[in-house]
Amino acid sequence: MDYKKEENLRRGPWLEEEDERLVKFVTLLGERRWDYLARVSGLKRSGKSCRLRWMNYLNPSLKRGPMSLEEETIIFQLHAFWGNKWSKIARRLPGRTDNEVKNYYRTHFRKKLEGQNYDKIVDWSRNTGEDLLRKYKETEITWTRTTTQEHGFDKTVKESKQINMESDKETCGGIFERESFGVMKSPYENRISDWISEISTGQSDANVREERTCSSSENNININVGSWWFQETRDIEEFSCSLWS
DNA sequence: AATGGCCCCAACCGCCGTTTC
DNA sequence: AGAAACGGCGGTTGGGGCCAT
Repeated sequence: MDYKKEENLRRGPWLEEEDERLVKFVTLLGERRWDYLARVSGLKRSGKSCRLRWMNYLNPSLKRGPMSLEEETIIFQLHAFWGNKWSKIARRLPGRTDNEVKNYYRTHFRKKLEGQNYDKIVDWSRNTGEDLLRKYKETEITWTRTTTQEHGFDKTVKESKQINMESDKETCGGIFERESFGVMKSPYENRISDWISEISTGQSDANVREERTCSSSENNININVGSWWFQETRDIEEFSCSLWS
């Protein structure tokens, strides 16, 4: 959609009422057809704006709070491998968006990089992130299909299972274990969660069917970890290879 | 208390690849 | 097959908040 042609569209910060309405319609219609969703919802926003607001702020799978040391290390290392592939990097960080990663890098790393070496920014000898990555290298990821509850209805997912080659202990999750992250929610975010819970109770069967279809897609593997989930792609093999070669 | 500078991040923009019709 | 619509991505911007002076 051409923003310049849509003179009557609202711009700038989202109002609470707009967020509430967007959450309702995304829950009802799903995360697709954003222009259509923007029209039928009555929001005077572009589809793109709606998508961005949902993806970067309202999506309940997003994690809030400061970046952990592990996340910081991952961002830094993957940026060294891939450059400004923010969405690709963000997919390695459950609950983080490309925008968030991009902003974080710009404010925390780029400035520091001026006149400094990489090893001065991240103390590799003491950094637990490196240990984490080494541990990850030593693991083998297998996939299992499970059914869990998502927003009050069944959701079939493929769940990652890491098998540590040394200890032979299994841990579930994506790249990290759940305990690696602290989830913080503001009162406003709690309200959004409440809206979603309320709406989901009356979710239509059609939407449930569609949700299941998406989850079982060959190329999109939804990984459910506790109360949140994220999308992983098949290039995890590529990730593993390039990271450790 | 006022103000100027800086930081952070939500939101916008434009481009491009993919999907749909 | 081709045009239009849609969705994703990376770069950029603007405004609010914080802090030093």
